[in-house]
Amino acid sequence: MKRLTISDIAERAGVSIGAVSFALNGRPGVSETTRRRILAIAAEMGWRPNAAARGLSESRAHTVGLVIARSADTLGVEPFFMKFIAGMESELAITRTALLLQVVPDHARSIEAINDWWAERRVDGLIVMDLWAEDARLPVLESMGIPAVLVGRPRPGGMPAVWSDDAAAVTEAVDFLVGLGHRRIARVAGLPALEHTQVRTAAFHAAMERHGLSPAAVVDTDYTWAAGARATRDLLAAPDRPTAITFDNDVMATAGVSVARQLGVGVPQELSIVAGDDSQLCEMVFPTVTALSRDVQAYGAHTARTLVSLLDGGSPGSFQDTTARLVARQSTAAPGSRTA
Amino acid sequence: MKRLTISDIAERAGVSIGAVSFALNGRPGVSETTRRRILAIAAEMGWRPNAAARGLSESRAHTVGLVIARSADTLGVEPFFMKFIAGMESELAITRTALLLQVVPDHARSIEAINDWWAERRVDGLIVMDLWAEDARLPVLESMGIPAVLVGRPRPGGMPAVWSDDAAAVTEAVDFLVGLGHRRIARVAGLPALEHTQVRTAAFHAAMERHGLSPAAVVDTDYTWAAGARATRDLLAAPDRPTAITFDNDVMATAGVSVARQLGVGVPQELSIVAGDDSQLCEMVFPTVTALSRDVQAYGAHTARTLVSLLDGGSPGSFQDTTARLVARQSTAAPGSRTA
DNA sequence: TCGGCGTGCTTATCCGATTCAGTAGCGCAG
DNA sequence: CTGCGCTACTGAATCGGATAAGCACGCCGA
Repeated sequence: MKRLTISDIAERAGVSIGAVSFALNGRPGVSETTRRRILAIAAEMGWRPNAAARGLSESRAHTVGLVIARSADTLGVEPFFMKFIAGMESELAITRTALLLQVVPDHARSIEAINDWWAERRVDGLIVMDLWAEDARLPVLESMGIPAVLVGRPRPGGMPAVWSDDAAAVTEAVDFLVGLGHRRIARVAGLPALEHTQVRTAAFHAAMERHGLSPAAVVDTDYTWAAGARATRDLLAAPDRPTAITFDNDVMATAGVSVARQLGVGVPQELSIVAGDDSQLCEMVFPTVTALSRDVQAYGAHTARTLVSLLDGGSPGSFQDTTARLVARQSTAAPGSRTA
Repeated sequence: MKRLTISDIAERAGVSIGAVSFALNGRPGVSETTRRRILAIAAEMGWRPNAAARGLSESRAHTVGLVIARSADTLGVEPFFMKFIAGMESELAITRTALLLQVVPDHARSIEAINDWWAERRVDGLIVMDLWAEDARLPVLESMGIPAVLVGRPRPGGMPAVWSDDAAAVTEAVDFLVGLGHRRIARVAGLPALEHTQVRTAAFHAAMERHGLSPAAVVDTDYTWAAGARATRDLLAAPDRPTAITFDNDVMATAGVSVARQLGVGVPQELSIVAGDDSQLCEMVFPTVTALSRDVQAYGAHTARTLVSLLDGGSPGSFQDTTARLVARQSTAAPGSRTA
């Protein structure tokens, strides 16, 4: 139970605590032989620096924060977050940086959490996800000078961002569907306040226009299964119903599959479905769902690496992650086709 | 950027830092008027205690840790964890305790993480999930004297546990199916090393025996969708195939639904399906899945509360959470029935 | 009038690391 | 043999709080 401190090691090695600190942190001031002796003793005794003491004298918490602003219900079924977190941690482990997590229902609460963490110096920096087009968190971060990495498009203001080309991915999906022969294509979008929803919607319109088509519909939702189901029902009830629908996440796309089947609309014979996120969920339904797929763990890892480099005093530019690629599965086919 | 410290407040209030500390921590040593003046100044300046300094002098990190030992892939689709975490945080927020999270692939790595956190005094205590029958983490926790709360059955040794009666829940599911007229019932279990898998399997056998039945089969899996699908395929291919299957989580149950449909086996007409966990997933497939449901967020909150009380010097007993209740949906019916 | 006792505050020490200003010892040039 | 410079180390201040010990003051009863 007695805590092992640097002075225990100093005593065992017969030197001062200053010497021990030099040795352990690899800085000049001790001879190579003494350094090795000290390191050996520290390792043997299983010494590890007390994070609080270290943080106090270095003015660094060696911890970063992630605030997720979503309701616990929708979070639960979104496979994205856990993968992203796991990816971040694989990178943070290298620099022995811990991850503080908070799940809150809205942005107001997330600003509170950020304020608390920063005021108490619990974190050195933050990862900001789910960026809104007008995001109330950014002015706060900027005015308080909090180092942060944005998960999303780079913005004026200099905060580094890690992003992938949503527009290109959406375009690929549209091109794919048009290539199959679809002309009436609808889009079931995510939260309209989110920046990447707006980017994707704009790209969707542009891609359709390039093919000389106009969208069958664009529906805003809140990413939930219920919203995806409802949107699908509405779209299929329309007089000139679409032959293909793209959904902004995997949860809603599977909802679409489920609703279509309940209504007796054949997937993919009468309706093709594409999901904007990929996860096991897309392979869990029948027919399996064609999706825009990318390596979410790597995405998380890149984000963490960018933040670490920012905290180390670097000025990392924004990092463009790989663009999602379309993985064709069973839910897409030529309109009116007989093959699954 | 300049940090606001307790001495800034002392200066503004014209008292010593000791007085400020007394006032802020609500302990005797200052008059009520001075206390109020100091509190007002602190609030006005937006002062918050530096977590490192506080942790150093109190020898408490005001942080608890949660190590999840699962692969990122399976974690992603398990809605359970995020809900549990959200529930924990609602409780931790009250005592201003932060949550440190680590996702690792196996127990060996999780012991490493625990060692690191404890040696560096980053956490005051831990939540331990996914208990194995023989769990390598427990002797480590015990020998190092790390305060911990187990999520699972209480064990000899005195660590408080928060649990719910898995045996009763499984029994309810079996009774329900037998009540519908099923006699050939199979069980697709989770990881066999997990304690609650063993408890449930034992309860399953006992409940079947009580009805004078013997299980059609008990299959061990790793909780993944693929394992659930494979188990279902195997069970349906058997000569005397079951008329009902209980699955240990929602992911596998939905896999079962999907496989049955692909094989042309009607659910629930020819096969009834019950999920051992409930989540939106169960309502996302068609037919919707009958499940053993409980309030996972409350479960997380109770766990956090127990840990906080333990850290405050209390000796909380183990807490038995509410037993999961069976929520009947479309995936269950009398064997050979024609109604959905 | 003095001792005794709270009350209300200050001062000093501690937590466990980092870090900087010294300093002892030694080799070597002048 | 003096002094300079270098290496290898020591001692002490510092980070920002918590807290125990100390002290001045006023009030009370004897």
